[in-house]
Amino acid sequence: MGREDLLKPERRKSFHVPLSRRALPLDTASLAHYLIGTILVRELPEGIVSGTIVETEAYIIGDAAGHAFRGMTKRNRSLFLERGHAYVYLAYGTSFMLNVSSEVPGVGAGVLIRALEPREGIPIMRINRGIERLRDLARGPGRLAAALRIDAELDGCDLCRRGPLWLARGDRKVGEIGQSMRIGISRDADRLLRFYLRGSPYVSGLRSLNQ
DNA sequence: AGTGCGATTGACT
DNA sequence: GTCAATCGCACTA
Repeated sequence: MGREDLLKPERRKSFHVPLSRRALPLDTASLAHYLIGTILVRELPEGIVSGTIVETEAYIIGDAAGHAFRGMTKRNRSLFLERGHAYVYLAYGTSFMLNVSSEVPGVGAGVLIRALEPREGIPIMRINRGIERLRDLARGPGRLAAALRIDAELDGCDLCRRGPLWLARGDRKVGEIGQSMRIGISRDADRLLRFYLRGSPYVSGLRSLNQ
């Protein structure tokens, strides 16, 4: 390790600590709350891209709005993996969405990652997104997937181990976490299963849902 | 085989 | 504020 690395710990790959699977709450809604303030790390050939998770949604067991509601299919099988695995799917034929599987093996449920506060690799994110504005780089589930170049190839990967995509412990105090209805769904829409960092400009959704 | 509909986004009136 | 893009899946026949 060079002197540069010692002086700038944030540039070291080893700076971030993967989340321990044992530490992940076993309940989907609890996991959605827990993930606020943790760090999503993407390893690309050009370098590390990462962001602090500021918004999530829980799709709990038996949820009529969840993709696992009608049982396992080719697309949603990753939702049934042990908690801490990636479920990536294409929404509207245009945007990839990243979920974290959330229950015991064989039970389908997950947490949708909806927004990040950009952290490392911001120039790479700007190229991936084709825009400049920092606030919009990863504000929205499809946008964050594009910023981190997340696609179906990452479906099923273990997010509790270093690799192409993984989750790391947050290193700052997490602010107040708000709760609201989930965005963009019709069934079971009234349940308060969306979690967000109150006051963060990097959170998506209507202003009325962010108070 | 055909139809309808999304856990969205970006462009446009 | 409206709306099209574009694809996988559920559902019907």
